[in-house]
Amino acid sequence: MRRIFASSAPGDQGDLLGPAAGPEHSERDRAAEAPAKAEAALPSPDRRVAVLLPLPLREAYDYRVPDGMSLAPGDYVEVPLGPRRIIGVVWGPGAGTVDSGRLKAVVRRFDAPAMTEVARRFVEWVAAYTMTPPGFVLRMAVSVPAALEPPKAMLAYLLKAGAEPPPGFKMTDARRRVLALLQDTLAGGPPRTPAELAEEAGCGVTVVRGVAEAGLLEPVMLQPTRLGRPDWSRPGPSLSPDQRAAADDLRGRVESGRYSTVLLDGVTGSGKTEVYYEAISAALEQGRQALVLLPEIALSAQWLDRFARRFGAPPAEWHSELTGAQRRDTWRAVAKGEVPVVVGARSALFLPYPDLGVIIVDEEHDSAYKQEEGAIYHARDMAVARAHLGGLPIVLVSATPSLETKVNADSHRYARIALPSRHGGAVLPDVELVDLRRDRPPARHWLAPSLRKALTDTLAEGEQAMLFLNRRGYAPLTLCRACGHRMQCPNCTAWLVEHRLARKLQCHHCGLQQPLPHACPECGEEGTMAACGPGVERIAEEVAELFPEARAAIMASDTLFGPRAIQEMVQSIGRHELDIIIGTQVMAKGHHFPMLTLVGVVDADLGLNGGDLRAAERTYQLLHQVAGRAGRGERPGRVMLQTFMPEHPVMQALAAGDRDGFYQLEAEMRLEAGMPPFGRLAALIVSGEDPTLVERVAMALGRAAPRSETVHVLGPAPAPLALLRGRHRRRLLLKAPRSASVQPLIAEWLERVDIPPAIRVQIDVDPYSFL
DNA sequence: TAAGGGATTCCG
DNA sequence: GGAATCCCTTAT
Repeated sequence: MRRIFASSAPGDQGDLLGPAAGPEHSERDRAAEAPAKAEAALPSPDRRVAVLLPLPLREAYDYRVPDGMSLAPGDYVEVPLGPRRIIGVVWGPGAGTVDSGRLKAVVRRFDAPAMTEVARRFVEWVAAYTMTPPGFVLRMAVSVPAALEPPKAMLAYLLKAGAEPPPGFKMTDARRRVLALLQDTLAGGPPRTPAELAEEAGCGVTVVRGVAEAGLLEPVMLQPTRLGRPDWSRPGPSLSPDQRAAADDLRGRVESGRYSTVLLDGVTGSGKTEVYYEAISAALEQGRQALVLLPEIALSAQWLDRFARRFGAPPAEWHSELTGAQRRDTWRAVAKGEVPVVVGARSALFLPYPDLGVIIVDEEHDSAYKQEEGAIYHARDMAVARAHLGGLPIVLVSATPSLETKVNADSHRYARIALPSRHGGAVLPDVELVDLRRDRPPARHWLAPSLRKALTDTLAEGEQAMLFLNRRGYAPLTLCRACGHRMQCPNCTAWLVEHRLARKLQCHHCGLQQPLPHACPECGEEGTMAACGPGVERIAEEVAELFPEARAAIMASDTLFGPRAIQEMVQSIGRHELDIIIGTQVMAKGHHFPMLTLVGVVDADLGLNGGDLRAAERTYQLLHQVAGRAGRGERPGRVMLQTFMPEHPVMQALAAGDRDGFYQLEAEMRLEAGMPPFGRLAALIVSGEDPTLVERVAMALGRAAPRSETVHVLGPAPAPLALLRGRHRRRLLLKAPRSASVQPLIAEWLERVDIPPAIRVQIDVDPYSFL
């Protein structure tokens, strides 16, 4: 029933970063450092250990250690739980709260490097900070149980010396080729796997099998090995004086082997990546590992190629697209210390690094770092905590830092390294505002005359243009012209989005799909359903109408499947096989197109509505990044933002190129309102299928809320998506001073309210999005 | 009265 | 998280 596990609440996000307030550790944790001795002292029948299981349990469970087994904290073990067996991690000496008679014995210890103490403390720290059960956090760290089993040896073949084909063996061409390929193995050449042989010989694996069954080959079992290690002695590219100074600073931090957080602050094209490569290189020279976090979507082939060019070998990747086998191999290789560099999405934080030497968080402002489901955490903040626990430097990289990070850098809690200019002399694009109130597109069209003219000019110059609209599909809303009925998702508070190419209406929140209705489901009139507003598909339609000769394509997450498709599209743009690209956020990230000189933002106001705390900040960051796509080559770029509010500070700052002015204004407004990063927020999301029960529990929480001079609770209010995947949601928002520790407050608060099992209360410490 | 199934409990 | 059990409903 209780969902609270905040045994040791850490300091607040800002303060954990200073040396003063590291995360606290429980007594048990400290005891865990030397449990082997403690256990040895215990009489043999009572040898027990606490094993943390990757389940949302309240605490670690005790198990008996069988005779002859020796266990230390961090060991991965298999234990019985009820009727099944699961994998857990030895967390310390047994707590002794359960009778010896009820204890079950540990089944076995896995022959894998133990989870390090830092990793265990990190699990506890994240659990306490986010108020999730430690086991739930552990689940992220043991996400690949199969990796603990010893790797399967691979079958490979050598040529068997002196073997004669048996009677009846037909020596076909394919068989001859296989045997010829293996000739070198008689002289010490490497054994080849069936798949490799088939590939090289241009035949099927059945041919190889046939030759092997004839007794002509000598089977050997190969242990899979890692190939390619970065050659960090290879010199990097020549750096500008600014870059050199920045790189030397980072190198010094890595070599010091102490915790520090640095903001690496520089505009698009200033060469930030080359600079942080030097930090990676320094960690590798010390024989330690490096972790680079990227927003999932930015983990592109382009990034990986660039890394491989610099270091001579690709890094290990960690993201949601990996197959089970890749996941298993990577996890295992990381645990064994065979992987010097990991590049991954937020979950890469929980890989079993034996000795991490530096963490880089690229695009640190990106909201994709906020995990919104399961354990709710912000990977950037957790990465800082990880660096602090492990005593290593962390580099936060951005052209448009989050306000949190900016303020921390301004107050010298973080160090700052600024890279002022565009490396290689490329010029920043010129940003113009298109006032849609005056410069109006024709009815049912979305490109203003001035933008149309710019497109025409760009195409005439033989250059490329990009139109950005962060909205997938054809139209965000479909309504009936006869009765006004709007097509809404039955499970979510959201309109159904028309996808004309797929001939479907889709809910972007729960994935519901239905065919486009011919008649209005409300009034039954036929042919009255009308598309309202634009999505990228509709902009593509307008482009086709205006420039029938131009080669145009849509680039959105649902039109490109997987990194490969994105890579192909990116290459195709690079080869100038396209003139106009119409894209959503997927194309805003990191790609570099030398011939792209015009960027048109169809609806710059899109993110500003909805009363989100970070709406202005996020819009600024996104549009800044989009603008950075223009003119990165020799040619100057031009950016046009279509807006109904050109006077808005975000638009003014973008047009004037006044980044710091925008941050200052935004910071003043937050300070005034006591909002993050100057105050702290935590959200309780109450959800359930029964709206009246949800409301009742939310009201009860509201009545029991902690209130004081400095702590306020707002709500309950309908959560921004009041209905999501069939669950009704209400939200309470706790607002406290920056110095307050909100976890104990929330823990006590929830103790006072009885929460029925049909209701879920999610805690979001430092909520990011309000949607 | 047994079979279903939804909620609840417990796992060491 | 998931299996087992508890308890209520309903069909026979």
